[in-house]
Amino acid sequence: MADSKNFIEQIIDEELKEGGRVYGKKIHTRFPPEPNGYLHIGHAKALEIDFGTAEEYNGLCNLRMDDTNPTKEDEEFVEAIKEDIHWLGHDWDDRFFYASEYFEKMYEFAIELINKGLAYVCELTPDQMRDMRGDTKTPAVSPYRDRPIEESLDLFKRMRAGEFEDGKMTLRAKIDLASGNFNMRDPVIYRINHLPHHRTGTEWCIYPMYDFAHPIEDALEGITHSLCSLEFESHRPLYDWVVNNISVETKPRQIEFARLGITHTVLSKRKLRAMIEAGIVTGWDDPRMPTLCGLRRRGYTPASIHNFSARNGVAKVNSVVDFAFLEYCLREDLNDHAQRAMAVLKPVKLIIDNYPEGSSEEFDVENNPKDENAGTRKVTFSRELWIESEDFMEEPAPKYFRLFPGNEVRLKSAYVVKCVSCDHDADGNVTAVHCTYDPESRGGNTADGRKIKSTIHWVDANNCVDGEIRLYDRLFTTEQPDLADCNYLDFINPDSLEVIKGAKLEKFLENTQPEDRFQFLRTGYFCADSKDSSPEHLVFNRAVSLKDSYKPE
RNA sequence: UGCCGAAUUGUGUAACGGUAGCACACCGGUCUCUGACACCGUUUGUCAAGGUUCGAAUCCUUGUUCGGCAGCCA
Repeated sequence: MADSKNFIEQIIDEELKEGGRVYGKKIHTRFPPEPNGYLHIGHAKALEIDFGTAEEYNGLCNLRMDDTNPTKEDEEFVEAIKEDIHWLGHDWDDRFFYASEYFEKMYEFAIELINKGLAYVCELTPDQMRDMRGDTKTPAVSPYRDRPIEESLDLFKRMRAGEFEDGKMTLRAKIDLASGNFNMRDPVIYRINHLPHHRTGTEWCIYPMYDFAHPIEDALEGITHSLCSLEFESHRPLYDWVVNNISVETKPRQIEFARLGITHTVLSKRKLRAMIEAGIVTGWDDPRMPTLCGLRRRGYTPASIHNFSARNGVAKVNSVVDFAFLEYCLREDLNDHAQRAMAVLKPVKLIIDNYPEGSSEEFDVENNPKDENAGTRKVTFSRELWIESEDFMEEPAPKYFRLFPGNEVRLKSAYVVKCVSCDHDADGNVTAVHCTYDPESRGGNTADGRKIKSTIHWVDANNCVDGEIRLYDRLFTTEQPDLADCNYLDFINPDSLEVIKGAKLEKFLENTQPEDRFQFLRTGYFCADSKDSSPEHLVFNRAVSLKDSYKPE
């Protein structure tokens, strides 16, 4: 009851019972990305299901590049994909494969099918084939269907030998031209493509189609459960047809699950690429991107993504999960583990009128109240500090209980101060806030026990470092920019990035390393940018803000 | 309209013939040296109509709605 099984696990449980299909066997899955783009948060769900299910049953999961189409794939994505998966904490030991490793075997299986009278070489052009596909009431047609086996054999060998140009002919499975399932209307299983492949070079000029290749890849690797997304559901009969008609020892089972959608973003590679090309984002790893490398650069942790994926559940209805849930999972993880620091994003000077000029002192500040072992650090304090401009209002709004003339607040871990006045420039902007401090409140507690409603963060103006802060917002202004009847580019959020140059940071942050994560008190969780941050020029990305229940007016 | 699949609160899911539960979001409150975290609470749901049954989200029938397939993509 604690954690109920999803429908895939229920199926596996059944099959594992005595007499079941995989009784006594080790559960074996695979994650088969096509190396033509970067992994995104949607893949994290597939990773969770493929690797996670294997782990749960103490089984194995292979990583396999599904590289059967040389026009789309490239080696450049392979390493990035491996890195992202490792980053998430999954591993495949020595079971890393390319579908292209099986090209020779696939070819032999194709010959087997021809010999069994279950495949034939068809000379229809792509246009002709489409025209002869038929419709819901009319069966498809191929004039080459009853070609003698010997002839198909000869032609198929010559296809491989490179005698024919692209598109000239195909190898088709002989199944059912009248099937209501169009995937079964004698699907093409080999096409000619005179293009070098990123792995096999010019060795081949014919390439197997997914529907033929995938079940073979699974069968050859001893995969017991081939878990894939819903759009392959109507391909399952073909998957089964292939494994049942070729000579393989194990017959894997395909089970489909719903893809993950997420609000306020798009996940199609095409659309993500278009946003890069349009300059809306800076690249695949732009911190606003839903790619794994983008989320990583933004400050997301593997644990947060893992929890998100695991808690979304597995079903057969396509779902769109609220982005807020992903954010929740990040806060949850970082709240427990992130080092705290004080950083003033939009500074205004606070001058303590009754604090001795030129003097200074140190306070101990907790590194993480959620972690007893995190210890404390020293923070210096002097007459002039930086505070958040939002933490002062000359004329306070209702229910505002931070700094305003006459009000007391606590400076985190330091003193209680009382606001007395503020300075303005010629335009009326506040240039400095004046206050007095209560010397008896050293450390933050009042001597007379009076309650201080608000505690604000601060930075010593005489001992701090400057930094650049990048604040991010949703990429799209609407929950589902992906909906069919609209153009997603119309909903780009023009304010998805705000750059703050002159933030004032606690001194120790100057030693920050790329990808270090912090909670900046009261403003959110931040991550040192992996590309742009250096000790000379600190750059922090806000991964997610803290929740804020203060609502003006 | 051929074939396949799916419908449980705003969102995502659980309940497998026996009290419709959980998480996020929302709203309200308690607590607080982070208006965070934590804790407590309110509101909101079984697509529809029939049927079987002592009892139906669950089984049956019909209907409705939504998604997928009809690339020499995966």
